[in-house]
Amino acid sequence: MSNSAGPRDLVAQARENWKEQGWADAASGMAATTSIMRAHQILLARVDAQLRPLNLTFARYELLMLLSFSRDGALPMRVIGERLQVHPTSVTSAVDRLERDELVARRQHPTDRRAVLVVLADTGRKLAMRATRRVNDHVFLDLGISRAAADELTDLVNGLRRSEGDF
Amino acid sequence: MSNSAGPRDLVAQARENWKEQGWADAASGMAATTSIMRAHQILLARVDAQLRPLNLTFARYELLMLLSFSRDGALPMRVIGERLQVHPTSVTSAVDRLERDELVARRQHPTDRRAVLVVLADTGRKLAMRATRRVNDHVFLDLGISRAAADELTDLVNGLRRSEGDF
DNA sequence: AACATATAGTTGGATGTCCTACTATTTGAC
DNA sequence: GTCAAATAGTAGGACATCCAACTATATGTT
Repeated sequence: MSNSAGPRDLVAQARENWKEQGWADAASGMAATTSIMRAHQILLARVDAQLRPLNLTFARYELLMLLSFSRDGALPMRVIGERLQVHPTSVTSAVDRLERDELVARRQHPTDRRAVLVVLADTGRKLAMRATRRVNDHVFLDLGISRAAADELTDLVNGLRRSEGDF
Repeated sequence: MSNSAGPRDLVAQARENWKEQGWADAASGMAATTSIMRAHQILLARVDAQLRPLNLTFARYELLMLLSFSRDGALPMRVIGERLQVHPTSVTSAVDRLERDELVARRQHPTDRRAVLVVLADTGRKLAMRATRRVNDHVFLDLGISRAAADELTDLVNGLRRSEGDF
């Protein structure tokens, strides 16, 4: 029963279904999880739309920014994976494509012959700056919620990250 | 500099970098976006870990649940895409795999010969129930934040979804 | 020194998501 | 009624993510 003035809201709809099935205890967690999935989809689409003209994706943009903020504009693959919290193979994949576009280069690690240093190229640094301007101006500057709300969101996610051992 | 007592928190670190570069205006949006990305990764991993033994993923689980809550246990592809808010080709892909595992079946639409009805099989309905128990018990029941915090999170995301025209 | 164990990356495979065509069918305007 | 335009799905391709397995190199224990 929920189609009178019918919530067009899928999350609210799911929450009602959960309650009706006797899973009310899990409803908040389900709703929050579903909401995060949707939020992810929305924000990723907005960012990627800004990066597409530059032949970048959010994953590769993040990697470029990580390098550009690093002391030497270079980091080992392993460190990149740690910082971005992605699987080593995801780093391999992203670096492959960045290297293909000559935005970064793989170099030998000075002391550990197993390791690979990823070095930011000038073109990569410049592109990262251009990308940042686009993303800042067209996405981050106004998410469609107040800045206070955005900060609250970040705070709430911090709780989740804490439970995952992020810090 | 920011490596004294050094925030191990990547999001906080990024926010500092943003401020140092004179992008303070965009810092909240950047932090919230990055937080959502991480939250998505964490929750998806938790859910998928519970679903993997059942040979399911969150995407396919959602589709099964959508069908199981539908009046006839059957919906056209188009409606599925609308409800789950994913691209038509994503629906094709998910239904392909569910059909491969005989959890759903494709049927002709009674009146529109372009359309395809996806029908939930008994095995699919049973598996969805088992999956729900696992996900409820091991993920949704306790996200690692309070139930109030989860609800706040859902509320804040509602603001974002509103700005995207979700309702 | 020598060998077992751990670490760094890559390769190959499965999935999911989106985009761009392309086919089949239905709708709507004239 | 006819034909253009819209709609429903699918195929093929690019990317991202993870997992499992494998190679190469480093470490540490005896």
